[in-house]
This record gives sequence, C-alpha cells and structure tokens, in this order.
Amino acid sequence: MEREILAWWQAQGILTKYVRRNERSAQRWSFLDGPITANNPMGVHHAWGRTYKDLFQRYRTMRGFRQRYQNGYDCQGLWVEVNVERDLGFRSKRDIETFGIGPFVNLCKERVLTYAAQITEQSIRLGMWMDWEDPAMLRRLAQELRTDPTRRITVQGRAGPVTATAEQLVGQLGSTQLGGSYFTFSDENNYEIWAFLKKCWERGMVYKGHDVMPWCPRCSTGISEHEIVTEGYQEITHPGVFLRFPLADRENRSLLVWTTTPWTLTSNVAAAVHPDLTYAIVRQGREELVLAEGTLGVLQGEYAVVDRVPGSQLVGLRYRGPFDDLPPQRGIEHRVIPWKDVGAEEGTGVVHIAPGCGAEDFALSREHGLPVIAPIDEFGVFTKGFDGLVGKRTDEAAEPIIEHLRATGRLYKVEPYRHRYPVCWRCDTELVFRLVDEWFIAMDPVREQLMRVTQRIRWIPAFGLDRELDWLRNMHDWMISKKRYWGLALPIYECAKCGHVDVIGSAEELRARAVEGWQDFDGHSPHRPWIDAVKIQCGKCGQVVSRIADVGNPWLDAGIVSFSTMGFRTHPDVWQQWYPADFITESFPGQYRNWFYSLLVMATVLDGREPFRTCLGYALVRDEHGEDMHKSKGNAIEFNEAADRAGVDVMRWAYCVQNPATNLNFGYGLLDDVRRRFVIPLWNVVAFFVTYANLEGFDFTSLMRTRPALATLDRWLLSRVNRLAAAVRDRMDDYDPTDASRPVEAFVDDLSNWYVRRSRRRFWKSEDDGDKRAAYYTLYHAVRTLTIVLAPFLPFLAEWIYQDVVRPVEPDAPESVHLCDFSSPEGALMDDSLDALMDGVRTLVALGRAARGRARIKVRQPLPAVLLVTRHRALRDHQDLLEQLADELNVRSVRFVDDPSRYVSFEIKVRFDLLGPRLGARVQDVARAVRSLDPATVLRTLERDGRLSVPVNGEDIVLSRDEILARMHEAQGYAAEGQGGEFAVLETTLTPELVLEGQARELVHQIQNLRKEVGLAVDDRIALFHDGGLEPVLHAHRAYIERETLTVEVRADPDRAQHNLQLDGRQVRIGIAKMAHPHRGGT
RNA sequence: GGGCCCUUAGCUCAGGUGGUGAGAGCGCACCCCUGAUAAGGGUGAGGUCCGUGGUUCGAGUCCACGAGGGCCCA
Repeated sequence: MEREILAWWQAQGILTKYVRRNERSAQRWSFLDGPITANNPMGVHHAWGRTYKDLFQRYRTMRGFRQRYQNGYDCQGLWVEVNVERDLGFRSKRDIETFGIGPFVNLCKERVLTYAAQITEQSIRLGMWMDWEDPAMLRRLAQELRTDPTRRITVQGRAGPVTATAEQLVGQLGSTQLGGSYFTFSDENNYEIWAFLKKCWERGMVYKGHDVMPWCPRCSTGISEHEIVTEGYQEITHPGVFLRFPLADRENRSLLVWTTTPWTLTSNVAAAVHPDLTYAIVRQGREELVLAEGTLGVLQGEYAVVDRVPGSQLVGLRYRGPFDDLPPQRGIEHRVIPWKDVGAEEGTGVVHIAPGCGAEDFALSREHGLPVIAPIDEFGVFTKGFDGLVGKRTDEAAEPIIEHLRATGRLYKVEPYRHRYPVCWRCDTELVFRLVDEWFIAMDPVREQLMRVTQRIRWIPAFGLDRELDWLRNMHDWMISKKRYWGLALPIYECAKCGHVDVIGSAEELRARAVEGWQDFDGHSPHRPWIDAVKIQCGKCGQVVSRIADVGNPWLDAGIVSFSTMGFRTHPDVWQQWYPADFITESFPGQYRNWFYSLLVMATVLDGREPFRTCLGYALVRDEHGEDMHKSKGNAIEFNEAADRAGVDVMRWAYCVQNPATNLNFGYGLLDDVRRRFVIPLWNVVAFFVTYANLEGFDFTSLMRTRPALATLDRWLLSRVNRLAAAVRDRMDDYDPTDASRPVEAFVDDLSNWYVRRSRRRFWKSEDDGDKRAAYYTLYHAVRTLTIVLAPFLPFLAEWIYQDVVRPVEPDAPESVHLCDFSSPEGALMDDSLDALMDGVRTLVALGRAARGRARIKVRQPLPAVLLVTRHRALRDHQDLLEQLADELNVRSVRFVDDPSRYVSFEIKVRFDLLGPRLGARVQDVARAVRSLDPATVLRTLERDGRLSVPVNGEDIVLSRDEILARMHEAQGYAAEGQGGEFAVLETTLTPELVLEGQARELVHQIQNLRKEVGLAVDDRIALFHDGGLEPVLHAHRAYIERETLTVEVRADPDRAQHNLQLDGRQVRIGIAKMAHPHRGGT
C-alpha cells in the first residue's frame, strides 16, 4: 500500500505542491534540521528523530506556516576518511599521502554523495517530506567527481540549468541556485566557519595549545576518548616494572615505583603520592624503600617496617630520576607531588608522572607547574636527544630501558602484567599518549553569555537545560584542530619565522592576502590540498606563510548551519526572517556537548542571541530487550528491512507514542503490538464504512452537506472527535508528540469498540430511513476529521483513507490530505455533558458486566432488569442510551433507583479531595463522625435533602451529596457491582421464558462453534439434527435460531446428532450438515 | 569525585499544582462475540509505589539522607 501511495504522490507531484503550499504565507515557522551523517545508510534510530522532524513540519504546513523544508547532511570528518581508507585498504596516513590528498578528498566527497542519495531515498520511503534534491543528481555528481572533477557539466537548478565544474557544483549543493539539502562540505558552509573563526580571533579567543591525547602510531592520528570507549580495548600483557627513585636527601632510601609503560620513564619529572594514604618505610638489606602500606605484598624477600608516614609528609621530597643524563632531562628537578587519584590497589602507591606521555600526567603538570617532555614523534618513535633510543618505537624501547635500569641498579623486579589496554579501533595497534600542538577556542570569554543564552531556550525534556548548563559550566576550551585530510581547512596561518598568527575570514580576504598559489586554488573547493597552495605574507615580519596543516573539528561544520543555510552572509534580510529557528529536535544523549553546544557557541559569538527557541531531545533506540543495538551482536534492525516488514506508518506511530525522554525498546514485537492495538482497528472501521457505504444507493455528497437528525450516540461521537482535534492541536503546538498521539489511540478505541459496535445494526438495516443516514453522516465526519488529524503522524494510511473515503464524497476537496488545513475543532459540536453522560453509560455497562461475572451468569442469559444508581440523572431522558445499555447487558428493562439499600448494603466514605481543602485538619474528625452513622440513613437523607449535617466538636458541618462516597458492601438476592457512587444491580430471578431465551442463545452459540469446527463458510446453509431434546427451545425460538445459524431444515434425528452439549445442565445431542444452496451469493 | 536522569503489577511503562482501594498495554485466568472472523471484545487475579527519616489533617507525588541502575563530565 505504502509503495502505491509513494508512486501516486510522485505522479501527482504532491510533494512539490506541499512545499509550495504556504510560500506566500505571512506566518513562518523555522525548523532547523540537524545534519545527518552521510556516511552510512539511515538506521531505525535516525528514523525516530526524522519522524519527529516530519511530524512537526507537516503539522505546521497544515496550519498554514511558511517553512524552509531543508534537510541537511553532515559530510566532513574522520568517520568518512576512515571508511574511505578501509575501502582502499590503507593502513596509515602515509598511504594517503602516497595516494594523493586530492584524489583522496574527492573519494570522501563521493562517499558522502553516494550515501546522501541513499538516505534521501530512505527518508522519502519514511514519508519524510523535505525539499529533496534528486538522488540521481547526487549519484551523477559522484560519478563526475570520479571521472573528472574539473569537467564543466550542467544540472537542473531551482531557477534553471546551472553550469560549472563537477567540483564546483558539489560545493554549491543546498545553495539558492541548486536548492535541496544542505551539505556541510559546501563552500558556503566552510567560508561561514572562516568568518566565525576570524571573529573569534579578533576577540582573542583562538590560540595554539598543547594536549596529551591517545595516539595511534601506525595511523599517525589522535584517537578520541569516544572512539576508545566504544570498541577500543584489548587484553594485553605488558612488563610490570618495579624500580627505585632514590631520594636526594637520604642516602640509601628510594621511592618504589611501578609502571607498565617503561618508555614513559624517559620523560619522568615527578612522582605522585596520595596525601592521605599511609606509606611505609621498609628496610631490605642495606636499603630502605618507600611504598604504600597497603602494597607491601609486592616486596620480594624479607623486610622490616621502619616507619609509617602519611603521604602528605612525602610531598616535596626530591629524588633522582631514572634518565637524568638524557639531554631533555637536563636541569629538571624531580619531586614528589600530591594526587588524590593515587590508589593502593595495584603497584606501590607511588605513581611515576611523565606529563608528555599521559593525559592525567599532563593535567597534573598544569596544576603543579611541572616541565613537559615529549619523547616521541607522530609515528611513535623516539626523537633526538634520547640517545640510544632514537629511532626506536616505544614498544621496542622496553627491553633497552629495562636493561638500563638493571645496569644502573634502579630495577627492583619485573613481572608480566595483564590488563585492558586501549588499542586503535582500526588497526589494533596499541595506543600511546602523545603531546601534540592543537588549536583551541577559549571558552571563558563567552561562558557566561552562553549560559544566559541557553536559559532563553525551551528545553524538552526540561532537564535538558540543567544538562546543557552543567556542560557549559565545566567545558574546557574547544579543541578545533585535527591532524587529518578531509575536513574544514582551518584558515590559520602561523609564521614559521616569527610565530605571528593570522586568521583569514573569507575567500575574498584570502585572495587579497595571497602572495602565491591563488591560480592553483582558484575554482576548487576550500579543502586540502588545493587550499594549501595559497600562501600569504606574514602580517608582522613579511615572511611567506602557509596554512597550518590541520583540518577542523566537525562540530564546527554542524554548528554553523543556523547561519550558513539561512543566508547570514549572502542574504542578511532573508536570514533575519528565519533566525532564530523555532524548533530543533535531535537525540539528546550526545548532543548537549556536540550539536546543541556548537550551535550555541557559534550563535553567541556571531549574533549574541539564541539560535533556536525550542529543543526537543529524544533518547536512544535499543533492541526489544533494552540492549544496545549492534551489528556485531546481531540485534540491529535495518531501516529498509523494518520498513518493508512492518510498514513505515506503524514505525512512525511507535515513535510518536514513545515518551521521548526514555529509551525506545524497538523491535518487531513492538511494531506488531502497535499494529494490533491501533492500526488494524482503525483500518477496520474505515473498511466497515467503505463496505457498507458502497452497498448503499444514496448520494453521499449531498447527504454530507445536510444535517440529519442525530442520535445521542452520533452527537457524542462528533463531540468526541472534535475534542480530539482540539487536544491534538494543543499538544502539537506545545511540541508534545506523545500526548498528541495517545488520545488518538483512545479515540480509535472508542470509535471502534463503542460507536461502531453500538451502531452496526443501524448501518445494516435495509430500509432507507433517517437513522441510517444519521449514522452514515456521523461516521463519515468522524473518519474525515480523524484522517486529517492523523495525516502528520501516518502520512500513508491517512492518504489512503482520504482518497478512499473523503475524495469520492467531496470532489472539490484538496487532492491530497497533506494539502488540507488541519482540523479546526468545531466548538458547537463539543458537548462536555454528553461526553460525561456517555462515560457514565459505559461505566454502568462495565459494572453490570462485572456483576454478571461475579454471579456467574453469562451475558447470553437474559435477565429481567438492571437497577441503576447513578448521578447521571440526565440518563433518564435518553431512551436510546438506555436501550444500548440494556442490549449490552442483555436485560429486559432498565430502572432507576435512588435508594439501593433494599438490594445492597453500603459503607459510607467521605471525599477527602473535596473536604480537605474546605475543612483542613477537621476533615479527619468529620470522616470519623460520618463513619459512625448508618449508611442507609445517610443515603436516604442525602437523597431527600441533598445534604447531610454532621455534628463535630459541637459544631454542625454540612456535607453535600457530592462530598459523600458510597461503597457497596454485599448483594442479597441481586447481583451488584458499584464504584465511585455508581451502581448496577442486576435482578437475577429468572422466569421460564427467560430461561428458554437463554437456552436459545446458548444453542445458537454452540451451533456457530460447530459450524466453525466443521469448516463451513459464513454463508453456508445447514440442516440441524437433534435427539429430541431441543423441542422446548425450538418451540419458543425457532425463527431466531434458524436466522442466526442459517439453518434451513430442522429434524429430530438421533442418529445424526453426535455432538453433546449442555443446556442449563441438561445433556442434549445435536448435529449439523451442510446443505447445497442453489443461489449462492446474492449478498 | 561532580552534574543529570531512572527505580510503580511477571514484563514494558503512565501517574499536572499532595487528597485516602495506585492505572494502561503485553502476559496469565475465566468469559463473551461469530456481519472486523487464522480477527474482535469483556471481567478478573497480580503492587511494602527501592529504603529510612521528615513536612502535612493527608505523601507514589514535596524535603533530607541512603541503596541500586543509566548517561555525561572529571
């Protein structure tokens, strides 16, 4: 079905009409799409967010708001590079350089275009309506990049054909001329970031700093913490080296230190102890060793504890390092520093600190002003100054270092140590920690302002504000550089001679400052390697300066889009109209520190206002059991597979009803549940209407314009559906998808299980009377309103129903449901008292059924009467509702009683929720007093006077009827059930006539079962045989039995009556046989 | 160690501003319907609302302190 509708939309050009529907509207609604990474196909987790994105845009379209409908693709960054490297079988950065950066970068672009095309198709499959570009064009551009990026080609743009080189066209994707999704690799996006960086630079926020980060020596690149946490650990055995740091002021006394990375000892500058831990000084032979008391087990051989001191007493002691003779170590004073993270669980409680070789060590160096020694280069090889180790890799250095320690008497012992150690997730190489130069944006200058801006935004869920503020309060300076190839070319020019730094803010500025290489760059995208050809003159010393080799952090790419996609540089007037965005929605666990954060930072620097007004965050998609989805675990579900198997409307509904703040346990079980619970009942109601409407001869178009006399049930349904439309509107305006969709489910349940169930016979009856017309009129209008309400949620099913039900009746209605106005609730049709009345009826029905159940009297057995005690006095005036009630409960008559004490006995209780606010602390005294009264008297008094006077502490407190609650206690001779002051009391005394009728219905039921067992079709006629025991029932109800069971012949024939059944405890045998019927069909 | 979130029926989750048998769906038991039919419906049994203390006439709900789990940051 969904495929057919997709094709129909395509053929009719509905999407185009939708996008243009409000283009002249005065009211705008600005949605900003967070870019999806175009590096893999779309997953079911993306589909959750993209359902929200589509839901709110569709809703706003139907409400008449002008929108941008622009999807976005995230294009630059390491993830793309890594995949291209894998495809090419590359192992290190050197392979890329050999291959050529230009061709490599073009492959990265190609990959992005390829996946963008695929995601576009998948999004369309999801029913997501954006101003899509043609996926075929993206594929063509990818192809052109492969064959010849510099060849001039022509593609169809928004306002006519556009001719340029393939590379240039790719750089213009998402622009006004080409239209369609934005791509963060576009020229505009990159140059907009330049402008941002320039502004940061002018404010003195950009600086070069150092950081120690996990580094893969083979790939020659830093690895982020995130990459390590996800899949980057292995069990590895390292030499656990115990060695001595001899104290400078105490002969023969040494700190005992433990390390599993001997190569870092070359760069040791300090030793850390926990100030609160107790350290022991032990004597072994001629020497004394210092180590934590809890780690004495590491000592070999005999020892004697000489003294115990707290770690704080060790702080400040000086010692001789293990490699003091190396040139980089010259002049460094090694001392003991305090560190609260030192533990006594492993090692010796004395931790060797090499700030150039560890992240925590580096942090300590800042805190304590320690010197930093960086021993290795980008390939993990010792650099000059490290004497015998020069040219050796860190892992090759372990042996010679241990030998050196042995030779100098520093080594205490070595024993292998197995632990989880980080490795490169691409090539499994052990990571090292390495000191690198990186570029940062200082955050302190904008921190306060950022927090103020953040507080102006509405965060959903509300705790998002606290999380974002917490992040902003604690965030470090933003590291914006990465030593890679594919990404934003940071426009930073650092003079090799004088160290002066220039930051360039635009292509024009670069051109003006260029002293060489502009010709080579001109016509290319601002990416490596082309941009690197351009050199400028140092603003200070005049030297020719190259761009730094680094590329940018990808969150710069995503964070700038509230400027780059709305025309901040190119069309400031247009930008003003769309900025800030009214709404964004993304998965929150990561984005507080990523996209939300980068949007905030860039907006605060460039504009000072909030970049978006409302942020709806949603949690994570898990598998059905709440486990993380992983391809390797085999529990991941592909979007395409889910869409084909379950249908995207079902998926969308599962997403919409989910509370966005909690993880979604997604799976086919969930989808089946959604289908059974909601989609099928909805579908069946529509099918019911269509089936019977098609059998009717009358003119629906004119019927729907009249206003037939409606039954109470009809007015109830119309009230109900209008209240639904109002509720959905209210919740959608408040960005609350869950509470917008849940009431729809409740409505469909009411529609299917109350309105249609109660109205069936009205539709079936053959005469063309007003009541039938009223039923058709009502059901049509309810379905019509429901369909429009559903359109943003379930675009396919809503369209199908619209085309099937609405358009044939209203030929002049918009051609697609998605071009309709969202339902405006008709206040005149909403009737709260009617809603309450119907609730009352349904409560009484439920009570009556419960009473039957308790008395074990089947609904098949008719009972003489039900006696109702109800506050819904208006019920007495609605004969049609009473008939419904009698029918549901299978009773002959309905009567009202005011004093039920003849039938049941009561317990009386007080309404605390009403009396508490009125009486305060006295409420408990009143409750006690009321409890002591006779319930029956209380009820009679209330019924007579409408109020009850209770003496409490010498004062008379007057209680109204509503302030008292009666609770039924027991039944005597009647079957009763009560709740909240409402009672249904069934008369259970049976007359012989009622017994016979019950038997007739029982018999019909049994025959129907038999028909089913034998495998008869619904319209097969039968002959009924019995052993004679059916005579009394047949005598009274023969016509009814024959009609219900399609029996055309009844015969007492014991031989053919093989089937036993019980009729009120009496054993009877019956049998059936299929009859040939000459006139099959005939409806 | 800090911030945020979660803990309610066997399972998954709802439970504005405190109101006195705590709800839904699934599962389970029993039943109904047979013109939604390899469907549909009803009724019922399941709960120390994580624990302890407090505020209050009254706490699943507010406060404090704990316990367990998750996310983020150190």
